[in-house]
Amino acid sequence: MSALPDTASPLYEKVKEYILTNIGTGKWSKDRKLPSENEFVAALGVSRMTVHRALRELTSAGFLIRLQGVGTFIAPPRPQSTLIEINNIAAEIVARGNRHRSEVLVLERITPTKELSLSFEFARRVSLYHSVVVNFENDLPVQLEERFVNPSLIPDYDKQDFSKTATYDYLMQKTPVTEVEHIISAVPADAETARHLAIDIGSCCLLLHRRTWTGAIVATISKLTYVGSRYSLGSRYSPSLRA
Amino acid sequence: MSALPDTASPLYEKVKEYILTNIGTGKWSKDRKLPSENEFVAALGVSRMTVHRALRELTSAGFLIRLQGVGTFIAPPRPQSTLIEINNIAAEIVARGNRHRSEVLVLERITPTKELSLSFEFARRVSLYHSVVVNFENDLPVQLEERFVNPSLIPDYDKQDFSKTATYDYLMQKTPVTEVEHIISAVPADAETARHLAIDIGSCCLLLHRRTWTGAIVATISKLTYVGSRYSLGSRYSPSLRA
DNA sequence: ATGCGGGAAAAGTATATACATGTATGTATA
DNA sequence: TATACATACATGTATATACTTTTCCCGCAT
Repeated sequence: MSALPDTASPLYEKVKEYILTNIGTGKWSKDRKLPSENEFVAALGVSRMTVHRALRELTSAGFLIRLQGVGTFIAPPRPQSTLIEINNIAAEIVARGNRHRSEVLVLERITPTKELSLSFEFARRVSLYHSVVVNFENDLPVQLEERFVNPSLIPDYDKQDFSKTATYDYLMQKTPVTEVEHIISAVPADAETARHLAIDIGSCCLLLHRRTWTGAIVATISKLTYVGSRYSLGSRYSPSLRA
Repeated sequence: MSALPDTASPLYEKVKEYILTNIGTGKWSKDRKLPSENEFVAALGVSRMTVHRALRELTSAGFLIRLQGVGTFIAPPRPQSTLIEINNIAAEIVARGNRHRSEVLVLERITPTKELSLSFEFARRVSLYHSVVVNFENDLPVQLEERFVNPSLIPDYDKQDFSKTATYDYLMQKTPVTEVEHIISAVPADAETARHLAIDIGSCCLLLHRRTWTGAIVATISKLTYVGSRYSLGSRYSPSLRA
């Protein structure tokens, strides 16, 4: 008798589906209040806790907004942002069925410049790991990757053979990333970059700056330069998948 | 007496914090089983439902993996991807405290080329809306935005005054986006682009291709060209915020 | 040794109940 | 009229309990 779908899923999932359907068909107008938890209980014949769970999950998925003491409302269409995904370049190349190879140009411990030390949010000048690696797709250089690493978080960074393990894989494995900052821009290649990537000086490159944090500590700062004519960043994703 | 933090947050949040802390400090080795729900109940003095909620939320946030009948495990470090956010350019410019202005160059209904029709996954050739807009930051052109819009989803696209309402805002408001595809690359400016953006032919530009879907239907296809020297895409975000 | 069966253990779901907390509203009082 | 208080109602949290579903493992019989 209840209006719930009769799929073979848990009750709270049916309630979620029921609510989403009624939002989608416009049965509940976008600016008025949804039924209260107790009204759902009466209408659907399930317990309040089950309704509550359904509503809570739809809220955390961004479909609803709930105000304690007031009621439940339909969330405004979508956040004004969309996302693109940045993948591990080695994995991407292999996924395309091509050969990946990398060449380590530099792997050393350095004393940072004042500016770099600032980017790491260091009070004192602490020494850092510094690596420069070129990534090849079918023996064609596609990316130059310069990275500075906080040795307090990744103490044995320089012990790795990065021509075998991808630096990205290694870092992701060693320390959990709690925050990421990205800046993407397009720049002409300077002399050194052009030499490493075997392109003309001034050709368009995609420049990706990345900082990662572990807790409150800056873990890595990277500068990834992609050859514009040979590489692009791509992704496809569903905004509402964050259930 | 319990080992839970004494912050002023709900119990299940304290349990989550407690678990995350113990994962972070390596108290629980990465490949062994975490305590069972009942063991948590005994150790922390809270009910099983509370423990269950904490564990469930940490699981949906990607920190844990749970197997019915087996146990709870620490999830492998992170998915091999990080995200960058692409915001509405008008909002971004205003957020920086600068003036935003846009100029509509083209707003028409066209019959698409065969290739474009294919990108829309159309069987027959259906006419499309086509718009070209230049966005200015403090009277300096920073982005050229060419867009094709499916009229079956947004029938009155051409009735808008896009020098007032941002196209992106308008689209987001009209139709829910269920899927997005992005491709970012770096290209030299061609003659026409250079003219519209007031830059030299061949200067570096950031090129962003975007397709959006509403359900199974392609809603929009956009080509956004940013002046490399004047604009970059940036974001900062917490991978674990998807709770 | 192999395979089968049953029990123990683990997570998953559902409910009833109680209390906590925040919000709006109406009524009585100054 | 305006303020204060009481009340009703909404969501939020916490617990006890019961049952389900899945997996693992051990012991027994073949």
